[in-house]
Amino acid sequence: MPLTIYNTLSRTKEPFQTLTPNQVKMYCCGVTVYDYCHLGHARSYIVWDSVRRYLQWRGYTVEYVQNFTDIDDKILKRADLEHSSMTAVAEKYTAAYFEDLHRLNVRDADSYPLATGHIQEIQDLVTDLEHKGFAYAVDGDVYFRVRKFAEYGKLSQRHLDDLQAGAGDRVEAADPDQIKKEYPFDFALWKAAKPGEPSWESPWGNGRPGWHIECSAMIQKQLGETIDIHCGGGDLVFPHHENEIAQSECAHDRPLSTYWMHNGMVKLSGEKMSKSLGNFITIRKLLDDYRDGNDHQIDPMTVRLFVLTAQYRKPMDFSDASITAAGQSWQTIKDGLLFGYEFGERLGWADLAPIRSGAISTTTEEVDRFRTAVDDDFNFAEGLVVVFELAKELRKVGNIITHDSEQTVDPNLLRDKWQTLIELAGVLGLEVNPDELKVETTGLSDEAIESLLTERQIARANKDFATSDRIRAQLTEEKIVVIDKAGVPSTWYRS
RNA sequence: GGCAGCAUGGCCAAGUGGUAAGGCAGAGGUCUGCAAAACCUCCAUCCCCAGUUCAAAUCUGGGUGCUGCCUCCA
Repeated sequence: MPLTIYNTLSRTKEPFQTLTPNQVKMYCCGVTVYDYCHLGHARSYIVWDSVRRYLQWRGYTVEYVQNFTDIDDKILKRADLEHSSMTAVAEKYTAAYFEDLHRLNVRDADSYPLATGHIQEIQDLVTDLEHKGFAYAVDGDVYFRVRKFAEYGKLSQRHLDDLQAGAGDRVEAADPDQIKKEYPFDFALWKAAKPGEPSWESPWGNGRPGWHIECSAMIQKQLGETIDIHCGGGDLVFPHHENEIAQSECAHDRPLSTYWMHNGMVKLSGEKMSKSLGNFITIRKLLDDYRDGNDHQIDPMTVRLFVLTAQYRKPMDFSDASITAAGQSWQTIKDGLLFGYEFGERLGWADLAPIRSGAISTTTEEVDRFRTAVDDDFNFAEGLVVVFELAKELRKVGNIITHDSEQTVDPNLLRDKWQTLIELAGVLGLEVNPDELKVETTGLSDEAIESLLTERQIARANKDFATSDRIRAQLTEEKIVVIDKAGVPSTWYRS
């Protein structure tokens, strides 16, 4: 079974075929840098990062490009608010983007083009469209002539007639630019400069690019006239992606992208999380300040897991309960991932370094199941089943070793399973730092602990359980786990 | 109002015609002074109605509810 991808264009899953064998050109719509990223952004970029990782794992060479929109009304507004400049605001939030997304283990794109870095390409494209009759200039603005493109609406499956009917009163709203247009749904390719705003010289006078045109220009420059996958949030289908198609396909007379992929929205209390609604949780707030149902901080990997348990196209709800559950699930996977680092030596493994793909001998069954699952339109949730199975198996053995020191599974098999787990989780960007095993030193020395345990042992012998329980509680407070065993002295370890 | 999509146990969620994966949480048991671990057992007929079929959560039709887009938006 080949890899299949749900294509928004056809609204069906299609077998994945690249333009050039084994090579994928992928473009993802990035953020407008005027504020911190929230969970919705996190979902989007975690999903596309995982798609990219998976394609690479499947043997494709992926060229992944993601833009930053660094010229826009909202940035200007923000600059005003922060008594700053457009450039400074854009740079500040671009830096914040990288900080936040790196924490979530989202890998960098191969390039991050900026709108302001492609003014010439944008103007060339607009000029081209103008020559071909798809664009017209009015008072320094340039608009795209939507009715000239017969396929307009093919991505979002809506027709201009419907739009017109649906828009109703809104279109007649007092937008001064509206009256300049030949047709209400024509959209701006280039906007005449307003006083005090950044602008560039152009054939139509001083001005700046419209929003949609930058992506068309940057894709052409960075990846070519036709790419394999264009992805982004589902809220971009209309009008943004629809307009990109119109611009690029009218200019080049060939498809902009073979596949269009869109991720579902993150909801909060049943409503889309968005800046305009004000109901968003930023990534940094979630990671730094939020406490889950168990009063724990949110591990960045928990966020990743949370996102990947949902089918990427479906809307998903963020709630205290769901992020708490994800945190507990992550603990299971984490235990599995740490297994080798913690017990490998005791099991006599020659080498603790994880072996990468190709070297796995006895566990191909798991790898096959994982691949079959994820090949179906990136069904990560289904793939996670295999990850959980492996993790739980290893955790179990780890617990047996910790508690009884008598485990009977073949160490080499365990090693293979562990490496399979590391590989498959890694495909999803779920990784653990072996340093996490280094316990923070508690206030108690080993000697102090032993002494308390002796005291407790005496109390237990005297059936003074109140005292023994108090000592257990005290040790638990210091993150010491005590295990009682029949006939032999109790053991302990730092959790 | 128009367009698109979704509806599975307490929560998340898989399943795309053959008799309900997995995770989290929970219950009972063995063991245990307590705790931990291990092991065993239990926990849904898939929004409603009608239809197609030997067989439907899965297909068709009609309802109901929810969401997104139609304005900046991942």
